[in-house]
Amino acid sequence: MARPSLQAERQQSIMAAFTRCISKLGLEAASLDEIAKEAGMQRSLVRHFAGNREDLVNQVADYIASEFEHIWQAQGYSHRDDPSDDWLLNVLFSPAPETQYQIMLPAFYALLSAAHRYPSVRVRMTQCFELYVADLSLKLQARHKQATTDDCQQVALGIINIYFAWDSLRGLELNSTLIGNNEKLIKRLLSSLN
Amino acid sequence: MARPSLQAERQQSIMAAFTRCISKLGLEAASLDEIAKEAGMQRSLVRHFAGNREDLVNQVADYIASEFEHIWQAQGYSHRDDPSDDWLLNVLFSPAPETQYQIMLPAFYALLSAAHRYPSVRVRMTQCFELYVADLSLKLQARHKQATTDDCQQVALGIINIYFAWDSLRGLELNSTLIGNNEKLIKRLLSSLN
DNA sequence: TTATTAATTATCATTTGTGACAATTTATAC
DNA sequence: GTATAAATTGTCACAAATGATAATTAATAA
Repeated sequence: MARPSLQAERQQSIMAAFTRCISKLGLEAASLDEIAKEAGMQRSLVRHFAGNREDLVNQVADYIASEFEHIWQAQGYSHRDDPSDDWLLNVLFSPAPETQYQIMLPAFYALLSAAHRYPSVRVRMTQCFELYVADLSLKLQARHKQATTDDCQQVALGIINIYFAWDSLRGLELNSTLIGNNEKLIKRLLSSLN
Repeated sequence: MARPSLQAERQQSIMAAFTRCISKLGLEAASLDEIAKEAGMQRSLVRHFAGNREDLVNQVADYIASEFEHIWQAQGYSHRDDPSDDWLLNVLFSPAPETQYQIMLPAFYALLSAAHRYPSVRVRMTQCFELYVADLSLKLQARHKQATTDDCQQVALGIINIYFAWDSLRGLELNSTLIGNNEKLIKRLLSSLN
Protein backbone atom coordinates (compact mmCIF):
# COMPACT_ATOMS: atom_id res chain seq x y z
CA MET A 1 0.00 0.00 0.00
CA ALA A 2 2.53 2.49 -1.12
CA ARG A 3 3.88 4.30 -4.12
CA PRO A 4 5.74 1.90 -6.47
CA SER A 5 9.52 2.11 -6.31
CA LEU A 6 11.46 3.49 -9.24
CA GLN A 7 14.77 2.48 -7.67
CA ALA A 8 15.76 0.08 -10.42
CA GLU A 9 14.90 2.27 -13.40
CA ARG A 10 16.35 5.40 -11.84
CA GLN A 11 19.53 3.64 -10.95
CA GLN A 12 19.87 2.45 -14.51
CA SER A 13 19.36 5.86 -16.07
CA ILE A 14 21.77 7.41 -13.61
CA MET A 15 24.40 4.88 -14.58
CA ALA A 16 23.75 5.51 -18.26
CA ALA A 17 24.04 9.25 -17.72
CA PHE A 18 27.21 8.87 -15.67
CA THR A 19 28.69 6.73 -18.42
CA ARG A 20 27.96 9.40 -21.04
CA CYS A 21 29.53 12.04 -18.83
CA ILE A 22 32.66 9.97 -18.30
CA SER A 23 32.86 9.40 -22.01
CA LYS A 24 32.64 13.12 -22.68
CA LEU A 25 34.53 14.66 -19.76
CA GLY A 26 36.59 11.97 -18.11
CA LEU A 27 35.91 10.45 -14.71
CA GLU A 28 37.15 13.22 -12.44
CA ALA A 29 35.38 15.99 -14.33
CA ALA A 30 32.05 14.17 -14.32
CA SER A 31 30.47 15.90 -11.33
CA LEU A 32 27.20 15.00 -9.66
CA ASP A 33 25.65 18.10 -11.17
CA GLU A 34 26.73 17.04 -14.64
CA ILE A 35 25.34 13.57 -14.11
CA ALA A 36 22.06 14.94 -12.84
CA LYS A 37 21.78 17.34 -15.76
CA GLU A 38 22.56 14.54 -18.20
CA ALA A 39 19.99 12.29 -16.57
CA GLY A 40 17.41 15.08 -16.52
CA MET A 41 16.88 15.00 -12.79
CA GLN A 42 18.01 16.90 -9.74
CA ARG A 43 21.22 16.21 -7.94
CA SER A 44 19.30 15.25 -4.82
CA LEU A 45 17.69 12.45 -6.77
CA VAL A 46 21.02 11.16 -7.94
CA ARG A 47 22.16 11.03 -4.36
CA HIS A 48 18.89 9.53 -3.22
CA PHE A 49 19.00 6.66 -5.66
CA ALA A 50 22.70 6.04 -6.07
CA GLY A 51 24.39 7.23 -2.89
CA ASN A 52 27.52 9.33 -2.60
CA ARG A 53 30.21 9.80 -5.15
CA GLU A 54 32.25 6.80 -4.09
CA ASP A 55 29.17 4.60 -4.37
CA LEU A 56 28.49 6.02 -7.80
CA VAL A 57 31.99 5.30 -9.06
CA ASN A 58 31.91 1.74 -7.83
CA GLN A 59 28.48 1.17 -9.29
CA VAL A 60 29.36 2.65 -12.64
CA ALA A 61 32.41 0.43 -12.90
CA ASP A 62 30.20 -2.60 -12.48
CA TYR A 63 27.62 -1.14 -14.88
CA ILE A 64 30.18 -0.42 -17.58
CA ALA A 65 31.90 -3.77 -17.17
CA SER A 66 28.59 -5.62 -17.34
CA GLU A 67 27.32 -3.68 -20.33
CA PHE A 68 30.61 -4.25 -22.04
CA GLU A 69 30.51 -7.97 -21.42
CA HIS A 70 26.94 -8.04 -22.64
CA ILE A 71 27.63 -6.19 -25.87
CA TRP A 72 30.67 -8.31 -26.54
CA GLN A 73 28.77 -11.51 -25.96
CA ALA A 74 25.91 -10.42 -28.22
CA GLN A 75 28.32 -9.46 -30.98
CA GLY A 76 30.14 -12.74 -30.71
CA TYR A 77 26.89 -14.66 -30.85
CA SER A 78 25.63 -12.88 -33.93
CA HIS A 79 28.86 -13.69 -35.77
CA ARG A 80 29.27 -17.21 -34.46
CA ASP A 81 28.83 -18.77 -37.90
CA ASP A 82 31.19 -16.50 -39.77
CA PRO A 83 34.37 -18.52 -40.27
CA SER A 84 36.37 -15.74 -41.94
CA ASP A 85 38.76 -13.39 -40.22
CA ASP A 86 36.48 -10.52 -41.07
CA TRP A 87 34.04 -11.47 -38.35
CA LEU A 88 36.27 -9.73 -35.84
CA LEU A 89 36.78 -6.62 -37.91
CA ASN A 90 33.04 -6.43 -38.37
CA VAL A 91 32.50 -6.70 -34.65
CA LEU A 92 35.12 -4.08 -33.88
CA PHE A 93 34.68 -1.59 -36.69
CA SER A 94 31.26 -2.08 -38.25
CA PRO A 95 29.11 1.01 -37.86
CA ALA A 96 26.11 -0.81 -36.45
CA PRO A 97 27.05 -1.18 -32.79
CA GLU A 98 28.95 2.09 -32.65
CA THR A 99 26.06 3.93 -31.12
CA GLN A 100 26.64 1.97 -27.97
CA TYR A 101 30.35 1.48 -28.42
CA GLN A 102 31.07 5.15 -28.97
CA ILE A 103 29.83 5.82 -25.48
CA MET A 104 31.02 2.63 -23.88
CA LEU A 105 34.59 2.40 -25.10
CA PRO A 106 35.89 5.78 -23.93
CA ALA A 107 34.18 5.29 -20.60
CA PHE A 108 35.61 1.81 -20.27
CA TYR A 109 39.04 3.11 -20.98
CA ALA A 110 38.69 6.06 -18.63
CA LEU A 111 37.88 3.62 -15.84
CA LEU A 112 40.82 1.41 -16.72
CA SER A 113 43.11 4.41 -16.39
CA ALA A 114 41.58 5.46 -13.09
CA ALA A 115 41.39 1.94 -11.69
CA HIS A 116 44.54 2.20 -9.60
CA ARG A 117 42.90 4.91 -7.50
CA TYR A 118 39.72 2.95 -6.75
CA PRO A 119 40.43 -0.54 -5.39
CA SER A 120 37.01 -2.01 -6.08
CA VAL A 121 36.98 -0.50 -9.55
CA ARG A 122 40.33 -2.12 -10.20
CA VAL A 123 39.04 -5.53 -9.21
CA ARG A 124 36.01 -5.33 -11.47
CA MET A 125 37.87 -3.89 -14.45
CA THR A 126 40.67 -6.41 -14.14
CA GLN A 127 38.13 -9.21 -14.13
CA CYS A 128 36.37 -7.76 -17.16
CA PHE A 129 39.56 -7.20 -19.10
CA GLU A 130 40.88 -10.68 -18.46
CA LEU A 131 37.58 -12.21 -19.44
CA TYR A 132 37.61 -10.14 -22.60
CA VAL A 133 41.08 -11.33 -23.57
CA ALA A 134 40.34 -14.92 -22.64
CA ASP A 135 37.14 -15.01 -24.64
CA LEU A 136 38.64 -13.47 -27.74
CA SER A 137 41.53 -15.86 -27.37
CA LEU A 138 39.12 -18.81 -27.37
CA LYS A 139 37.29 -17.51 -30.42
CA LEU A 140 40.60 -17.15 -32.25
CA GLN A 141 41.58 -20.66 -31.24
CA ALA A 142 38.34 -22.03 -32.66
CA ARG A 143 39.06 -20.39 -36.01
CA HIS A 144 42.79 -21.12 -36.10
CA LYS A 145 43.15 -24.71 -34.95
CA GLN A 146 46.80 -24.99 -35.85
CA ALA A 147 47.83 -22.04 -33.68
CA THR A 148 48.97 -22.59 -30.12
CA THR A 149 47.07 -21.32 -27.11
CA ASP A 150 49.87 -18.92 -26.40
CA ASP A 151 49.77 -17.53 -29.92
CA CYS A 152 46.07 -16.93 -29.63
CA GLN A 153 46.39 -15.18 -26.32
CA GLN A 154 49.11 -12.90 -27.61
CA VAL A 155 47.14 -11.93 -30.66
CA ALA A 156 43.98 -11.46 -28.64
CA LEU A 157 45.77 -9.13 -26.25
CA GLY A 158 47.32 -7.25 -29.14
CA ILE A 159 44.06 -6.73 -30.93
CA ILE A 160 42.36 -5.49 -27.81
CA ASN A 161 45.19 -3.11 -27.00
CA ILE A 162 45.22 -1.75 -30.52
CA TYR A 163 41.48 -1.40 -30.49
CA PHE A 164 41.49 0.58 -27.26
CA ALA A 165 44.33 2.75 -28.45
CA TRP A 166 42.51 3.38 -31.72
CA ASP A 167 39.49 4.50 -29.80
CA SER A 168 41.29 6.74 -27.37
CA LEU A 169 43.17 8.46 -30.17
CA ARG A 170 39.98 9.64 -31.79
CA GLY A 171 40.30 12.95 -29.99
CA LEU A 172 43.48 13.60 -31.92
CA GLU A 173 43.16 14.60 -35.53
CA LEU A 174 45.58 12.08 -36.91
CA ASN A 175 45.91 11.80 -40.65
CA SER A 176 43.49 9.27 -41.97
CA THR A 177 45.98 6.78 -43.38
CA LEU A 178 47.34 6.38 -39.87
CA ILE A 179 43.89 5.68 -38.49
CA GLY A 180 43.09 3.26 -41.29
CA ASN A 181 46.26 1.36 -40.55
CA ASN A 182 44.78 0.08 -37.32
CA GLU A 183 42.43 -2.14 -39.25
CA LYS A 184 45.23 -3.45 -41.45
CA LEU A 185 47.29 -4.02 -38.36
CA ILE A 186 44.68 -6.26 -36.86
CA LYS A 187 44.55 -8.22 -40.09
CA ARG A 188 48.31 -8.54 -39.92
CA LEU A 189 48.14 -9.95 -36.43
CA LEU A 190 45.38 -12.35 -37.40
CA SER A 191 47.33 -13.59 -40.40
CA SER A 192 50.26 -14.38 -38.13
CA LEU A 193 48.10 -17.18 -36.74
CA ASN A 194 48.04 -19.04 -40.03
CA MET B 1 69.80 46.98 -11.48
CA ALA B 2 67.26 44.53 -10.26
CA ARG B 3 66.77 41.17 -8.67
CA PRO B 4 67.57 38.34 -11.13
CA SER B 5 64.60 36.54 -12.61
CA LEU B 6 63.92 32.92 -11.73
CA GLN B 7 61.17 32.70 -14.33
CA ALA B 8 62.82 30.00 -16.42
CA GLU B 9 63.85 27.67 -13.59
CA ARG B 10 60.57 28.08 -11.75
CA GLN B 11 58.58 27.41 -14.86
CA GLN B 12 60.55 24.24 -15.43
CA SER B 13 60.05 22.90 -11.94
CA ILE B 14 56.36 23.74 -12.07
CA MET B 15 56.03 21.79 -15.30
CA ALA B 16 57.92 18.87 -13.82
CA ALA B 17 55.69 18.91 -10.74
CA PHE B 18 52.55 19.18 -12.84
CA THR B 19 53.70 16.22 -14.89
CA ARG B 20 54.21 14.11 -11.78
CA CYS B 21 50.76 15.07 -10.52
CA ILE B 22 49.13 14.17 -13.81
CA SER B 23 50.94 10.87 -13.76
CA LYS B 24 49.67 10.12 -10.28
CA LEU B 25 46.19 11.65 -10.27
CA GLY B 26 45.14 12.29 -13.84
CA LEU B 27 44.80 15.67 -15.46
CA GLU B 28 41.53 16.85 -13.96
CA ALA B 29 42.41 15.87 -10.42
CA ALA B 30 45.77 17.62 -10.53
CA SER B 31 44.78 20.85 -8.81
CA LEU B 32 46.90 23.97 -8.47
CA ASP B 33 47.32 23.19 -4.79
CA GLU B 34 48.59 19.72 -5.60
CA ILE B 35 51.03 21.11 -8.15
CA ALA B 36 52.26 23.72 -5.70
CA LYS B 37 52.71 21.14 -2.97
CA GLU B 38 54.55 18.84 -5.35
CA ALA B 39 56.80 21.69 -6.49
CA GLY B 40 57.41 22.79 -2.91
CA MET B 41 56.10 26.28 -3.36
CA GLN B 42 52.93 28.24 -2.72
CA ARG B 43 50.01 28.28 -5.06
CA SER B 44 50.45 32.00 -5.59
CA LEU B 45 53.89 31.32 -7.01
CA VAL B 46 52.55 28.76 -9.41
CA ARG B 47 50.08 31.31 -10.66
CA HIS B 48 52.70 34.02 -10.72
CA PHE B 49 55.10 32.07 -12.87
CA ALA B 50 52.82 29.95 -14.99
CA GLY B 51 49.53 31.80 -15.23
CA ASN B 52 46.05 30.38 -14.82
CA ARG B 53 44.98 26.80 -15.18
CA GLU B 54 44.36 26.94 -18.89
CA ASP B 55 47.85 28.37 -19.40
CA LEU B 56 49.27 25.60 -17.26
CA VAL B 57 47.56 22.87 -19.22
CA ASN B 58 48.73 24.24 -22.55
CA GLN B 59 52.25 24.69 -21.28
CA VAL B 60 52.44 21.23 -19.78
CA ALA B 61 51.32 19.69 -23.05
CA ASP B 62 54.22 21.32 -24.79
CA TYR B 63 56.57 20.38 -21.96
CA ILE B 64 55.54 16.75 -22.00
CA ALA B 65 55.62 16.51 -25.77
CA SER B 66 59.09 18.08 -25.90
CA GLU B 67 60.47 15.94 -23.11
CA PHE B 68 59.03 12.90 -24.78
CA GLU B 69 60.57 13.73 -28.11
CA HIS B 70 63.86 14.39 -26.38
CA ILE B 71 63.92 11.10 -24.50
CA TRP B 72 62.92 9.19 -27.61
CA GLN B 73 65.62 10.84 -29.67
CA ALA B 74 68.27 10.12 -27.04
CA GLN B 75 67.22 6.49 -26.78
CA GLY B 76 67.30 6.09 -30.52
CA TYR B 77 70.73 7.64 -30.72
CA SER B 78 72.22 5.40 -28.07
CA HIS B 79 70.97 2.31 -29.91
CA ARG B 80 71.73 3.50 -33.41
CA ASP B 81 74.36 0.79 -33.97
CA ASP B 82 72.33 -2.13 -32.72
CA PRO B 83 71.11 -3.94 -35.83
CA SER B 84 69.03 -6.55 -34.00
CA ASP B 85 65.34 -6.36 -33.31
CA ASP B 86 66.10 -6.23 -29.64
CA TRP B 87 67.17 -2.59 -29.85
CA LEU B 88 63.55 -1.56 -29.75
CA LEU B 89 62.61 -3.85 -26.89
CA ASN B 90 65.54 -2.47 -24.97
CA VAL B 91 64.42 1.07 -25.60
CA LEU B 92 60.86 0.32 -24.60
CA PHE B 93 61.28 -2.11 -21.75
CA SER B 94 64.80 -1.78 -20.38
CA PRO B 95 64.80 -0.63 -16.76
CA ALA B 96 67.29 2.19 -17.27
CA PRO B 97 65.10 4.94 -18.62
CA GLU B 98 62.09 3.94 -16.63
CA THR B 99 62.75 6.57 -14.01
CA GLN B 100 61.80 9.16 -16.57
CA TYR B 101 59.41 7.02 -18.53
CA GLN B 102 57.41 5.94 -15.51
CA ILE B 103 56.45 9.54 -14.99
CA MET B 104 56.32 10.60 -18.60
CA LEU B 105 54.29 7.82 -20.17
CA PRO B 106 51.19 7.99 -17.98
CA ALA B 107 51.21 11.77 -18.21
CA PHE B 108 51.61 11.61 -21.97
CA TYR B 109 48.72 9.26 -22.23
CA ALA B 110 46.54 11.29 -19.89
CA LEU B 111 47.03 14.28 -22.16
CA LEU B 112 46.25 12.24 -25.26
CA SER B 113 42.97 11.22 -23.68
CA ALA B 114 42.10 14.77 -22.66
CA ALA B 115 43.27 16.32 -25.91
CA HIS B 116 39.82 16.62 -27.42
CA ARG B 117 38.84 19.04 -24.69
CA TYR B 118 41.81 21.38 -25.14
CA PRO B 119 42.31 22.47 -28.75
CA SER B 120 45.89 23.62 -28.40
CA VAL B 121 46.79 20.48 -26.47
CA ARG B 122 45.31 18.43 -29.27
CA VAL B 123 47.43 20.16 -31.87
CA ARG B 124 50.66 19.61 -29.96
CA MET B 125 49.95 16.02 -29.01
CA THR B 126 48.88 15.13 -32.52
CA GLN B 127 52.11 16.55 -33.85
CA CYS B 128 54.13 14.65 -31.28
CA PHE B 129 52.32 11.38 -31.87
CA GLU B 130 52.67 11.56 -35.63
CA LEU B 131 56.34 12.37 -35.33
CA TYR B 132 56.75 9.45 -32.98
CA VAL B 133 55.13 7.03 -35.40
CA ALA B 134 56.97 8.45 -38.38
CA ASP B 135 60.33 8.24 -36.69
CA LEU B 136 59.87 4.68 -35.48
CA SER B 137 58.64 3.81 -38.94
CA LEU B 138 61.86 5.16 -40.44
CA LYS B 139 63.99 3.27 -37.96
CA LEU B 140 62.15 0.06 -38.81
CA GLN B 141 62.61 0.71 -42.50
CA ALA B 142 66.34 1.11 -42.01
CA ARG B 143 66.53 -2.28 -40.35
CA HIS B 144 64.10 -4.10 -42.63
CA LYS B 145 65.00 -2.98 -46.13
CA GLN B 146 62.77 -5.50 -47.83
CA ALA B 147 59.64 -4.30 -46.08
CA THR B 148 57.41 -1.68 -47.68
CA THR B 149 56.91 1.77 -46.22
CA ASP B 150 53.33 0.90 -45.50
CA ASP B 151 54.33 -2.25 -43.64
CA CYS B 152 56.72 -0.26 -41.51
CA GLN B 153 54.16 2.37 -40.68
CA GLN B 154 51.60 -0.24 -39.70
CA VAL B 155 54.02 -2.03 -37.43
CA ALA B 156 55.28 1.21 -35.93
CA LEU B 157 51.74 2.28 -35.11
CA GLY B 158 50.97 -1.12 -33.67
CA ILE B 159 54.01 -1.17 -31.44
CA ILE B 160 53.30 2.29 -30.11
CA ASN B 161 49.67 1.48 -29.44
CA ILE B 162 50.59 -1.72 -27.65
CA TYR B 163 53.24 0.06 -25.67
CA PHE B 164 50.85 2.74 -24.48
CA ALA B 165 48.21 0.20 -23.64
CA TRP B 166 50.75 -1.85 -21.73
CA ASP B 167 51.64 1.20 -19.70
CA SER B 168 48.12 2.30 -18.98
CA LEU B 169 47.13 -1.17 -17.81
CA ARG B 170 49.71 -1.15 -15.06
CA GLY B 171 47.08 0.02 -12.61
CA LEU B 172 45.22 -3.24 -13.16
CA GLU B 173 46.59 -6.32 -11.54
CA LEU B 174 46.59 -8.50 -14.60
CA ASN B 175 48.12 -11.93 -14.33
CA SER B 176 51.75 -11.76 -15.24
CA THR B 177 51.68 -14.00 -18.31
CA LEU B 178 49.28 -11.53 -19.86
CA ILE B 179 51.63 -8.64 -19.18
CA GLY B 180 54.65 -10.54 -20.45
CA ASN B 181 52.81 -11.27 -23.67
CA ASN B 182 53.10 -7.63 -24.69
CA GLU B 183 56.80 -8.05 -25.26
CA LYS B 184 56.26 -11.22 -27.28
CA LEU B 185 53.59 -9.44 -29.23
CA ILE B 186 55.97 -6.71 -30.29
CA LYS B 187 58.44 -9.37 -31.41
CA ARG B 188 55.65 -10.96 -33.38
CA LEU B 189 54.89 -7.70 -35.15
CA LEU B 190 58.55 -7.09 -35.86
CA SER B 191 59.02 -10.55 -37.30
CA SER B 192 56.14 -9.89 -39.69
CA LEU B 193 58.48 -7.44 -41.43
CA ASN B 194 60.87 -10.21 -42.47
C1' DT C 1 73.14 52.99 0.66
C1' DT C 2 69.59 53.50 -2.14
C1' DA C 3 66.59 52.85 -6.04
C1' DT C 4 64.75 49.23 -8.69
C1' DT C 5 62.74 45.12 -9.95
C1' DA C 6 61.40 40.70 -9.02
C1' DA C 7 60.34 37.04 -5.68
C1' DT C 8 57.54 35.80 -1.97
C1' DT C 9 53.85 35.92 1.32
C1' DA C 10 49.28 36.77 2.77
C1' DT C 11 44.33 37.42 2.10
C1' DC C 12 40.11 38.03 -0.08
C1' DA C 13 36.01 36.89 -2.92
C1' DT C 14 33.79 33.75 -6.05
C1' DT C 15 32.56 29.56 -7.84
C1' DT C 16 31.86 24.76 -7.80
C1' DG C 17 31.35 20.21 -5.79
C1' DT C 18 29.59 17.59 -2.09
C1' DG C 19 26.83 15.94 1.92
C1' DA C 20 22.80 16.24 4.74
C1' DC C 21 18.12 16.81 5.73
C1' DA C 22 13.60 18.96 6.06
C1' DA C 23 9.38 19.80 3.45
C1' DT C 24 6.33 18.61 -0.06
C1' DT C 25 4.11 15.98 -3.53
C1' DT C 26 2.44 11.73 -5.63
C1' DA C 27 0.93 7.09 -6.47
C1' DT C 28 -0.75 3.10 -4.62
C1' DA C 29 -3.73 -0.16 -1.25
C1' DC C 30 -7.34 -0.33 1.77
C1' DG D 1 -11.15 9.47 0.95
C1' DT D 2 -7.38 8.18 3.84
C1' DA D 3 -3.16 6.17 5.32
C1' DT D 4 1.29 4.80 3.67
C1' DA D 5 5.59 4.76 1.54
C1' DA D 6 8.11 6.45 -1.87
C1' DA D 7 9.41 10.10 -5.14
C1' DT D 8 10.55 14.79 -5.63
C1' DT D 9 11.85 19.44 -4.44
C1' DG D 10 14.25 22.88 -1.89
C1' DT D 11 17.66 24.61 1.02
C1' DC D 12 21.56 24.84 4.01
C1' DA D 13 26.34 24.28 5.41
C1' DC D 14 30.98 22.97 4.40
C1' DA D 15 35.08 22.20 1.79
C1' DA D 16 37.92 22.69 -2.27
C1' DA D 17 39.52 25.06 -6.40
C1' DT D 18 40.37 29.12 -8.68
C1' DG D 19 41.26 34.09 -9.67
C1' DA D 20 42.89 38.45 -8.13
C1' DT D 21 45.65 41.66 -5.67
C1' DA D 22 47.83 44.08 -1.92
C1' DA D 23 51.79 43.90 1.21
C1' DT D 24 56.27 42.43 2.20
C1' DT D 25 60.90 40.76 1.46
C1' DA D 26 65.17 40.12 -1.12
C1' DA D 27 68.75 40.64 -4.54
C1' DT D 28 71.04 43.29 -7.77
C1' DA D 29 73.28 47.84 -10.01
C1' DA D 30 74.60 52.33 -9.53
